[in-house]
Amino acid sequence: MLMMDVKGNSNSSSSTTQSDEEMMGDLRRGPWTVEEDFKLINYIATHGEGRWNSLARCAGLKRTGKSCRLRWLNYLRPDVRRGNITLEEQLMILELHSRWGNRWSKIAQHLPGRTDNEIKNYWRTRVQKHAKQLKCDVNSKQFKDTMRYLWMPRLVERIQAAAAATATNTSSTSTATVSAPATNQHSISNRDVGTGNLVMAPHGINGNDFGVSHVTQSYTPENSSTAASSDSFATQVSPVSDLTTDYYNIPVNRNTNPDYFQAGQVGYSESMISPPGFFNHGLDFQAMEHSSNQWPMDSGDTSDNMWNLEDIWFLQQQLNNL
DNA sequence: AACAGAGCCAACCGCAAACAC
DNA sequence: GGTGTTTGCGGTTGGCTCTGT
Repeated sequence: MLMMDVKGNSNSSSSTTQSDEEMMGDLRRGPWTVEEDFKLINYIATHGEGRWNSLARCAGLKRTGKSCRLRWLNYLRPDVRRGNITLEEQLMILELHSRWGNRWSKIAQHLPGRTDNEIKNYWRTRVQKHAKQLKCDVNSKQFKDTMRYLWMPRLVERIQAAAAATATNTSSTSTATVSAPATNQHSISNRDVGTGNLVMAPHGINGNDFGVSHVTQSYTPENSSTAASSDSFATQVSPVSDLTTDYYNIPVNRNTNPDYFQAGQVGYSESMISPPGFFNHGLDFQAMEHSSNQWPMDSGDTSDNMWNLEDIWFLQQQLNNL
């Protein structure tokens, strides 16, 4: 589906700088059209990115430089990765957020193809939702502990389970079916599936329309993380990852530099062990979660079904006891 | 079928740091 | 060093889609 209408295009932005308005005159705002995307992509392909205000003017776009930059970085860039946040990415986000807080751009640097905006949205919509369900503040120690000692280990388990399932499946087949997200309203088919090269045509213009429901591609480790349509493996897990190993055996990252964190290099073995008495009020959480029959591994769920109502009730009791 | 509410995400806003002159 | 401009970041919002009634 293409969103061709542009609303509220003549209001000058209060945050737009004076120079912006002087340069731009009648500015467009709101959703980008296919034509605008096309102009921006082609201009950057020819002249490169940067100098966004002059870029916007020279490309014939009635947009602010900021708007062009944002559109490029968050949407049109060839290496932008779209679709569901994978389990590994969720784990990475939780871990990095626990280190750095709302430093979205910094977190995004460790998640190739993901934008700060996307991670921020993920955090606000998914993680904060869980905090709300637990009736605690997302920045509270209780919630942070819950993430660290319950949510993250659970993610690790799911990753391990999915990796084991993948290993079993790939021993008999090497083809994966990829579902594109239904909400990919207006995307640009900006990569050639075979080559990964930039394709200079907005989504819906050329024939490689990956916004449609299903794409089947040959699945190899080489293309698993970069191909345009690899973005939405439902509950996908990359075939090769340090996280697929037993996390209790992963060497602990002892580097004290808070900035030290390499993608795929995670040491959870100590950080995820519950402090004494944290969840030992006579309940076996692991037994409970296994008996509650959640986490359908191939249901397309990512995090929303992480906890069922019993889990939430239980967690609330635990939090109240702290 | 129609409506309401929730969820989601692209885009905007305001600010500050970095940069250019 | 001062000033204006550009860039980048994090917070917020508006509107579309989905889901339940």
